[in-house]
Amino acid sequence: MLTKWLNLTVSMMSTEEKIFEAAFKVFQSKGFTGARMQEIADEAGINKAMLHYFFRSKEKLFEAVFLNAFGKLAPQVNEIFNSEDPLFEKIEKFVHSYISFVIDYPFLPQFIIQEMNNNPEFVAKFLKDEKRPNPSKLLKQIETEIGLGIIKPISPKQLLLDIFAMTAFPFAAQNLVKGIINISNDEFFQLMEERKIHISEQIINAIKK
Amino acid sequence: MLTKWLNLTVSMMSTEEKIFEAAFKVFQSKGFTGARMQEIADEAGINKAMLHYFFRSKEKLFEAVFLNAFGKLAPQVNEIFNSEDPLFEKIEKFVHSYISFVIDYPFLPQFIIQEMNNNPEFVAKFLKDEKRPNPSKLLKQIETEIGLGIIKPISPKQLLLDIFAMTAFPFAAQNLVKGIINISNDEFFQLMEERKIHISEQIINAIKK
DNA sequence: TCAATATTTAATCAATTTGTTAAATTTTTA
DNA sequence: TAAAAATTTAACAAATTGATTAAATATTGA
Repeated sequence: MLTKWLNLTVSMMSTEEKIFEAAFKVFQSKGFTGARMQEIADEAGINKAMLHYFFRSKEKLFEAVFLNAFGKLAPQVNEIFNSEDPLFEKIEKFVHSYISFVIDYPFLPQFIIQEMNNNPEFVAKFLKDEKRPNPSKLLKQIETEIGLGIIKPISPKQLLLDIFAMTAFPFAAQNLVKGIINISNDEFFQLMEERKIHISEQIINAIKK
Repeated sequence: MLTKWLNLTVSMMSTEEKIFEAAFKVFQSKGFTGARMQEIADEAGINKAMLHYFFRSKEKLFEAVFLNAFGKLAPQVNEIFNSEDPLFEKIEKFVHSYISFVIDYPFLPQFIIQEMNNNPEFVAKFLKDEKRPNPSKLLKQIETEIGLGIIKPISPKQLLLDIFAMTAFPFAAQNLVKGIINISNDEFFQLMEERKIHISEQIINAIKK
């Protein structure tokens, strides 16, 4: 987004950009059904009619925001998953890159998961997209490395789930986590920083021979 | 709930029970803002006015459903966390019990996490409840077992997060998971069955000395 | 410049949705 | 049994909310 590049202030953004960023913010915290067009307009500091002028409808605006959000994550996941690196290195790179990214967009995981569950018709739409996360190469690699005796026999899908779960869950369940283990926002992000190393260690310890 | 005890059919449930179960169902799949009072009434097979007759408002109805949902999970988590079992046994019991339970209520984790994020004011309300998940004893136990040389040095909070993440994430992100690793609903539940053993193995392998 | 085009606003519409009410029906109980 | 209480219904009120419109203002290009 242009504003990220040039660090522009709100006043220099185009109205369309202001709407988009406001919508991103509101949709993330309220979800599609919870979000209000008026709140997005207020957040953007413009008249509500502008939302429809630029994006036609709430659905269209949401779609733009959601696909953009998902499009931020998927490519870098794929780049790592489809590289020629050995498995352990891929795990380290994925965890590090995912957590670094999501620390900047802390509500993105929950947003994606939530809308994925509430609007299942949406799922189909971009699972066809070639940018979608595609773990098939990684799954084969896991089998190969088992065959080579590098790692213990293990279900590749379970391992993939482990990796996603360990990295994404704390962000997705952010408020629950903070409440249950009783930590502040700062402590949470400190914990997530540490987690970049922790997760790789845990998983590699568990599967290495 | 009475219907669980006696396995009664819908027609034998009291109206209040019918409403409650219908609300549980609709709130889970649509979330608070997405749920419609009319849809709950239809699902329960009663007149919409009954919802207000028994529960006054959508908020009250939701609160009843949400606290009940959370109340299903928390006590058994606490029972395991606060027992006198050694750590490895606790991990095995927790994972097994949590997954078994959640297989019967597959949308409960996503529901709780979602409403926790969307209605933060709700969080406070039952984090005071003595029934809330309280991991303090478990956290101390982890430190103790590290001191005794049973497990490797590790951050207790990270380990706790690992356990929650590995068990809860696949359910919370159900539709995303199914889409990305490309499996059917049946295959998903098969995978979750296998996961009861897999998770304990992974975690224990990672931390045992 | 000035006409054409794009942007913006305020007011309002139309549909949806939560909530109410008064009357009818059923159930309870004295 | 019959009065009292609880339950249920249909109709409607009130509020919310996504969307439209027509007019005003600003911008652009010939």
